[in-house]
Amino acid sequence: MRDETGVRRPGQRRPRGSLTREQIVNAALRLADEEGLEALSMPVLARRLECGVMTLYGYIANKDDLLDAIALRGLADLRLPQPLPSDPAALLVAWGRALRQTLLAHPSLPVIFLSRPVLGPGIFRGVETLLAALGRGGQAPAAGAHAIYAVLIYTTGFAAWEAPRTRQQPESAYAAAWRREFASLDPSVFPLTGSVLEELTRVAGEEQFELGLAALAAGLVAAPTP
Amino acid sequence: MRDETGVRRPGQRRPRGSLTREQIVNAALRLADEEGLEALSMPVLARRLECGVMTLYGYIANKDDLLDAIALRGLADLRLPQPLPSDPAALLVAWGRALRQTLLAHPSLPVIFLSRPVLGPGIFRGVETLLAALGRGGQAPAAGAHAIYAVLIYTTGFAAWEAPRTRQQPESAYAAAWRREFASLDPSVFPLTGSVLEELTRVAGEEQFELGLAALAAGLVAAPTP
DNA sequence: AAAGCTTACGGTATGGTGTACAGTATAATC
DNA sequence: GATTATACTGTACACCATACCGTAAGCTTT
Repeated sequence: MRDETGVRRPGQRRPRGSLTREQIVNAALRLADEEGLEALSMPVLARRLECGVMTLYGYIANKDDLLDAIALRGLADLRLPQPLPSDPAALLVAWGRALRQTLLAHPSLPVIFLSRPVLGPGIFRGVETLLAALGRGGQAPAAGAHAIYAVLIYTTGFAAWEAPRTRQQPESAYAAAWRREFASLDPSVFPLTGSVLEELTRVAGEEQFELGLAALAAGLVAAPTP
Repeated sequence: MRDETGVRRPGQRRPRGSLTREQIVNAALRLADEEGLEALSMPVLARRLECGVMTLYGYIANKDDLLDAIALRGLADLRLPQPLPSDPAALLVAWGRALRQTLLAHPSLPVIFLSRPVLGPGIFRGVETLLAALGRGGQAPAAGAHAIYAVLIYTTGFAAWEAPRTRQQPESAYAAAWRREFASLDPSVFPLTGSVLEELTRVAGEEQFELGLAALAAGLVAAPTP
């Protein structure tokens, strides 16, 4: 299967049936997590799995299908907190937190979620559970649906901002960019910005997330849908 | 410059100096708006501008540079409402609305903003103006910075969800996906989801945006930064 | 054990992409 | 008119997604 250099030799075949769609999706997600979404290509993935490129197409329809599968697979790691808080606002906050954790664990997920509609049975189960819990807390289903969406969008957007572009980078890409760009400007023209530069670079972090999430959840529960 | 079929003939050169970086960026933004971000490629862009592909590289460093320039160019269309509301919450809402309008006018912008750090003098000017206005309304600069970021993230995330994937599609890609996926499931297992399916498909719209935005702005103004 | 069959595996080819490099023609200067 | 600088661009290369088709592995049938 491998020669002494560690790369697969052409002519050496994988045994039949030794590959599954699940393996492929897992490897693709791991590759995207480790090397970034732009590094996920069919040739690289095939090399990791020690198979020919076209073998992959026996299990996935095309790259779009693979991206959808990655998104659903990543979301499968999401666990709703148990027991679910009965207070609707607390429930929304708990769900947002759990979602953010999952998205940060797979840094390429947010941008996938924000650039294509990702739906599957798992998503429906999650929505149904949340709607039921919100209903027990007194929320009408329609208001619950809107609240779920708002928290979903806020959290996914936040995670996209937070996820570092390159691996092994302690601070977010935005933090570095703020510092770099501001250094090239005349500070006296932007006194206020300069005075909060530290806040701006630290902005994609837990406290900032919690702040907005709490505000959003409280406001959503207070205002019923028209 | 063109032959009778409308395509540029090789050998026919553009006059010197008849191309500017601004033209290129504008054409690229228009191309992305009309055909989608995935259709924006250097060869296609060159064909639109009736120049050779490599000519573009005299004005832009690489495709990343072009994407950054597109993002900044698109944001330049953003106009803060005049006069600025003095109430901080109202100001945040007004700004979020203006930002959403600009993002929807250029459907490829949200995903660019969410996948790379985009900063430039225009951004700094906007932040400085907002911080000053929030300060006049009684907000501390640090709290203002956090509030600006929260609204920015919520609005950009929302716009990304809203922007249709394909042109000439009246309803969002998510709306169609919700309907399609739900049709393939057993409705009795998801009674609540089924009862709010209409809300879920209509969720990426103006009322939903306003709802979350108002909740967020109110919560942000009420809770000062720790 | 041999033969035959199904089909998973994967090599090759095609048309796309981003961009380095080198050539060429044009406008300005001498 | 000759020279020169440089804006424009053709070619080349590495890489990508994927259609098509050959090949062989493992099963079934004898």
